[in-house]
Amino acid sequence: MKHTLPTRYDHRSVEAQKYETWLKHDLFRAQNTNKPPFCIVIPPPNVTGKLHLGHAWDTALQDIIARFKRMQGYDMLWLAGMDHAGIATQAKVEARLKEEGISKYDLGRQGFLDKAWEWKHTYADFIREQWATLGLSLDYSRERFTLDEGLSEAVKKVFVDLYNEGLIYQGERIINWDPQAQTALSNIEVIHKEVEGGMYHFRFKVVGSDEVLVVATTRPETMFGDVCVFVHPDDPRYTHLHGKTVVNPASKREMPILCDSYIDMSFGSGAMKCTPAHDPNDFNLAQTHHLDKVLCMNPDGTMNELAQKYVGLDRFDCRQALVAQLQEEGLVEKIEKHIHQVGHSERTDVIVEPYLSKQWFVKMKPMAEAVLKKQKEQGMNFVPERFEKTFIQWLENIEDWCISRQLWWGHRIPAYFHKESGDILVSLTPPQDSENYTQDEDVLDTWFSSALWPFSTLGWPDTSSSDLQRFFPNSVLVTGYDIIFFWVARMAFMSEHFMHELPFKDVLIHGLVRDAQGRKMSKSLGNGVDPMEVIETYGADALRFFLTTSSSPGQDLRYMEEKVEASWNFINKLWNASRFVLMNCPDDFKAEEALLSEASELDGWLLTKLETTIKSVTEAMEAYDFGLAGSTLVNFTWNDFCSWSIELAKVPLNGSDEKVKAVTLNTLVFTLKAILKMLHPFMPFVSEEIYAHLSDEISISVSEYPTSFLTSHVDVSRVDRLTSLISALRELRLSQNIKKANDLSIQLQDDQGRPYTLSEMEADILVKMVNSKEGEINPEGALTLPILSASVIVSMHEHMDVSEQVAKLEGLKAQLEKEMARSKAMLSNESFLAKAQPSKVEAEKAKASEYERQYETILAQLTALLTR
RNA sequence: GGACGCUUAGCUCAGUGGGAGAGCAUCUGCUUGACGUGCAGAGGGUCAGGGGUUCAAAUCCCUUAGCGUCCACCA
Repeated sequence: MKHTLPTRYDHRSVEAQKYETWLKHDLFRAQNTNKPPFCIVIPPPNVTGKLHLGHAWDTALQDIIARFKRMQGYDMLWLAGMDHAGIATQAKVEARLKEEGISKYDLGRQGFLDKAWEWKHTYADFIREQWATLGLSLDYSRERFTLDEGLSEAVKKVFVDLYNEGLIYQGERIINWDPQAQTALSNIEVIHKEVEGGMYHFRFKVVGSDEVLVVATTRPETMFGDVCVFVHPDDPRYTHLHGKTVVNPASKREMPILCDSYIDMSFGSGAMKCTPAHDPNDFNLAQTHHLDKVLCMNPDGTMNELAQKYVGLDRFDCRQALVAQLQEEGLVEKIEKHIHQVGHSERTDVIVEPYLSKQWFVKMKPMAEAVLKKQKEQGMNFVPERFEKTFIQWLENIEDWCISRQLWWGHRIPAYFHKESGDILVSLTPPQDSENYTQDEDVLDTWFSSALWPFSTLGWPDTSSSDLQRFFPNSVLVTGYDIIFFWVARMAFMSEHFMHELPFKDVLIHGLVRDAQGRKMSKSLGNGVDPMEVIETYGADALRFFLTTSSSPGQDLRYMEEKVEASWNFINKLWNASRFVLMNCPDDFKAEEALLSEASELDGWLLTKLETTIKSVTEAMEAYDFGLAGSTLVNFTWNDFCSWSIELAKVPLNGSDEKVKAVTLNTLVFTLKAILKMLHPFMPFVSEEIYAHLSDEISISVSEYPTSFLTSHVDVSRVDRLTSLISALRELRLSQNIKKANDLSIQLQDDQGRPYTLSEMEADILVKMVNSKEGEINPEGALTLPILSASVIVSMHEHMDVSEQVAKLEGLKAQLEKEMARSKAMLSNESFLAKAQPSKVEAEKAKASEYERQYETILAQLTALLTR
């Protein structure tokens, strides 16, 4: 199997064609075999555009889990899918139409939907291409779309069932209205931003007296919708005004002064104007006091006829004009700067108008309570744990969910109104006498269908679906903390309600990708990074490795190109190590596990480290701690495997003993294969490429994940001593400026001061790596240095710079003194000896004696040098 | 107003009860037959401040400060 790789890792050629091959061999399809099931459903990306770095991160994490579990022997289902993304997609399609000078009304509902589907197909293809470029092991045979036929049936059934159970209702309420998109929004689609506005204090003349009542507001234009002024019943300032009326300075209409203990006497003037149709609190007051609720705006955010001469004017233009008018009329007491939180639409970013409107709602309290109860009993395991709190607190304070949207792109609400009686019929199918009914024009919030994703994608409402039985609850959900409310919580209550189980065993939460300065990536800042461009430069493997190993769970991640480059460098290192191993494999070489039993000390040393690495990597992978798994793998590969074992192995590999050669090579190949397998979930392409040279298996992705293999303890102390010796001699050469050409003569003593002799192999290694060998010591210039559980005596000839060496030893001495002091303090502490774990005490004693030994050596050497 | 996170080497971040770590950057030496995208070394930190618990605290608790995020209807 003699192969040579190109000297430089070329991600482009390595990553080409592999994905197609994987798909051709159908490696990613869950098979429903007797293997244990493991299931992840992808958080469906919106069909609005290209995937960004956040998607790359989220999906790379899932792919790591999927590939890991597949290799561990699970029947892995990673279900592909996409979201129709109601408002977002409709806005994009509308914007494109606008460029062509077409309005959606020109096309009509069906014509517009045709355009939207065209859009969907284009972007779905685009997304699939990007998934392929990222190397994601998705099961496309089960790919779903939130608006496909099956999922639409699920949505309808959920709506009808919840309606019949009284958990969905239609109501006239203050909702968040987006005047640009002209649709209602749910509470969490409103982004509160700090805005500097004004607190306007207006004079309301009291009728029948020359008194004025000062009332403050932040939204003067809503005065056209005012119906009264409220004061606190116990407010002594206003007792004499009870029952009187005031003149609304905007509309000039008379309104009563009413009392309610809701009013905060200490806020502002203690008098509050009431606009029931434009403020939720005012609406509640109006309910209890049976007041009219009048809208003073149109759905597009312009003023209606109630605003009199301002009719048709935009709400904010009206505000400005009205304030100017009232200033002229002397009705403005004062205007203060006021910083407050103002709601903006998540999608259009316009200021949301609290607006009285008839909408559909989901009654949340009972469903949320059921989830909270279940979460307490047998909850989903949040990783990191703290996000469970976020989840719980939101559910504990939940309000009813406004689910109707005044859009066309989405699931149309299955409610039919009788044309004459107005009776409502909610049904899976249109009524028989459909000519007498009109269907509700609105569609459902896009999150309504996403909320069903963990079971609707598996075949629900067909409860006999084998996928549903096998893969629900899903094993793990991977998503960002930003959509815990939007999505995780909603999936939880829908699953609990319809499946009687919470949807996931584990919920892995990650952070957000930020730019190198720590800012959120956004279109307006123009600091977004296109994952496809990164892949072009560094390859998908390097990007994936960077994304998945550069942060700890739940923390945000800064995108830093240097780090992607570092990942690339690591892959190049792996590539070249593999190249070395392959170059040494003879044509007929076949790795044999049996040879491991004949492993040399050098082999045993590496295999012991490999064993430990397999254990800790597996543990980290199972805990979803990919940063730890990654750094463990880099350490082992770069330091233990490349820097030590390969360098050490060059001696036996260049030797004449064919048997030793074969065993050494076997160890290297065995280790390399294990490394590749452990790296495969992170870097599927390059691991596949290299593995193909080492194995006849169809793909590394269907190979077995490495497990514990050492059957007996291996004594690694000689190799540890050897590496310590090599390091000490390297350092000596550098600090003493001794060229490699000048050989060094050494002698060794063990930690008892007895002579210690190197084996033939060790001696050869020492010559090759540091040009040193055991031999006569020049008593005039001998230097004794401590190494790990031994000492080396070096014959120094004329090369030694005494003052340099003294300084070096003084430094070492100081360090050891510090450690010895610490150690001594601990060991002479009765409490420590009595209370600390016995193993800690033993470890400390061992350290103390090694320190002491090294200290003695240094002290003796220093004395010798100084008296020379 | 609540809740959460962060503060560790010049930069970006790990670590989380018993010897301060990595990558990048810096400095020194090296064309060693896998790799100069590399190799071998080195320097660099009162682990934000204060208090407490403990035999022992960068690590646990309290507190202060700074930065950040989320939630929240005060006109």
